[in-house]
Amino acid sequence: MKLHEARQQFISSWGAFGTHWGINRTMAQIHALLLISAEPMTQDDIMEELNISRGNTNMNIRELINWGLVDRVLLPGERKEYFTAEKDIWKVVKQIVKERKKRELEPMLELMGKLEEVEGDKRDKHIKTFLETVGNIKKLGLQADKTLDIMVRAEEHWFLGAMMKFIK
Amino acid sequence: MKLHEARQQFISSWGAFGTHWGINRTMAQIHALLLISAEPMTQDDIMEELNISRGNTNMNIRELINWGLVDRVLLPGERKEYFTAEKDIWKVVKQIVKERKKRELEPMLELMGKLEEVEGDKRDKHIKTFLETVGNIKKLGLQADKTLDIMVRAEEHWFLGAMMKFIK
DNA sequence: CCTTATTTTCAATATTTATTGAAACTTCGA
DNA sequence: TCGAAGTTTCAATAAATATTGAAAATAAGG
Repeated sequence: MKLHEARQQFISSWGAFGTHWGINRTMAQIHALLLISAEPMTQDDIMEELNISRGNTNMNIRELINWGLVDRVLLPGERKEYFTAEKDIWKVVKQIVKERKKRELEPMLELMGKLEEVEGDKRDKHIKTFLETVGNIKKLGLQADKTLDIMVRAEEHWFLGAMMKFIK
Repeated sequence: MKLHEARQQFISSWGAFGTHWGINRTMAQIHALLLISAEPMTQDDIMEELNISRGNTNMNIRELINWGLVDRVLLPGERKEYFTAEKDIWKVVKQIVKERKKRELEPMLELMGKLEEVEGDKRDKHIKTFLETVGNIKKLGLQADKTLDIMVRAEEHWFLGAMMKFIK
């Protein structure tokens, strides 16, 4: 397979992959493109390579910057902005985990806390089932939250090494 | 907060949560409803409770069954089908992990394997960057695959206990 | 078999989400 | 301060996805 075709496939499948994870196709594709590009790229480079409009490119680059996955780079003597992606995949994963934990897991746990205060007789079957479900979700969620916290702080060699020892 | 309101909030937020995870709102809401219901429910019960059409209900129940999150139950003397959700959240999480691993992680790793065979001079900067990215994704992906495999097989008490000891 | 209750399918439609592109804004050098 | 180069915004539009509901298929009982 030629590099050009391989790059196309990488970008397209990373895009499809993204859509299963609540990330839009374009954002994932821009990320993919930057991941496999040796040099920083401008908005125009990205627009041309992916055949997308200026507005779309701009919005998704900004979103990637918000997620901490892409950085703005200023090249000396150049007026245009250039962009690069963090190439260390472990850092990328940690960054994504960190954001989703904050955006989704934590608000969810907060809600479970509130829902545990439902009023009524705890011996009532309906209340009981409700409280059990909510309680169990909260318990597991807290556990996950702690574990992910450690992961986000960990170095790859330490975390994966320890994990490997731990799991077998 | 009254039970009725708490249930509404649980269902609605579980639905919103689902949409961030590539699961459609209705599917997540049906799952939520069954999670907090003490008794098995029929399609009509679900339709009424969530105000959704028969077709929509049916399709999403079937999808939940495919995911292994909901079971068909036949009550003696009843012609209608009833449905229940697995209430053990640890099992639910394991089931979801198992499915997504199979549907997404494994095909992705297979693709990375193919893309590693790109032809060309490995000293070329573009080839080099491409191969490094693909190689690193594959490495980390394989690691994740193994770890999730263990998790899917583990019992909650064992897994979480070990994890807690490991992380602190 | 035939009737009726129940489940499934799927084309039409509605809703949500993503994309475009032109206009507004910002920045910087002359 | 002005003009050109570059960036951002956002209303309009396109594309993707979810939902409906009625018709077709299936199953169960007599």
